[in-house]
Amino acid sequence: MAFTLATWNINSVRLREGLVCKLLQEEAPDVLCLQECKSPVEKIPTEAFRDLGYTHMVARGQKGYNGVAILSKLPITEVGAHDFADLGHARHVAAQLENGVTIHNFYVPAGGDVPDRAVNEKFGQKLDYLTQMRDHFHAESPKKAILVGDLNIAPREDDVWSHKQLLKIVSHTPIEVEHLSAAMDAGDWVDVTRQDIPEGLLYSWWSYRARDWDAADKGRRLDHVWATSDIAAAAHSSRVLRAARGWEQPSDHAPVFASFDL
DNA sequence: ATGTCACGCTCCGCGTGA
Repeated sequence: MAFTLATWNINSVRLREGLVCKLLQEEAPDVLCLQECKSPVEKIPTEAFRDLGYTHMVARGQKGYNGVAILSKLPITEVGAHDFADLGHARHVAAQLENGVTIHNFYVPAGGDVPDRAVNEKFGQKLDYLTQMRDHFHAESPKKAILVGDLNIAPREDDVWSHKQLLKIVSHTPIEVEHLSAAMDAGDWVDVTRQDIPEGLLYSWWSYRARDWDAADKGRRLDHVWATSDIAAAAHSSRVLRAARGWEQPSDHAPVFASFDL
């Protein structure tokens, strides 16, 4: 069975219902994982998505912040949600396809501005969240699984516009990269995007604050697609839909795609 | 380094989070 999957931090699914529909119509992934829905589950505009063939959804939501949803043309069943670091936030949901593949959709905490847990509680929460992800995957040993989402970390030097200038900026500090790598190793996860696109600068997020995000191109690769090593070789055709960052009233993130032949 | 967004709440701006 072959399928295509996309992950997109939408920064309000209600405000950008039209952009979600545009993506579904023009790109037609079988599965779309959304983060930062900023909506209770019952207020997600599912009808428009259903009309486009996305008749299945699993989601976790809360008012105003966070929130994750998996929209699918293929039948899915929910297989749980975790509240790592006990934040009381809707940052993860998991679904299973009929072929037995599990899809984890994550929105890892951003971590605040100061990369020091002694003075910034949010940074500590981000590190703790990643540590609990690591411990969970160490205990679970996931198989036939895909993990996507806004992980709020750009791990590689070529995942940011300036490695040197971002070393002390939250999202690219060595301690965050270490924590992310530990979670990755614990679940035997493979970075599918970088398996497909091993070389060169690659971003999925550009700040709203830039005068001209496209010209400045000061991006970061915060959005990821991983797969467990047993299915990673089935992945192909990874890409970032950079054009979506230029759509009208856009999200500050662009969708990231991968396809699997299983 | 603090430029832009989106949210909820209480009002029609402000604080918070990113």
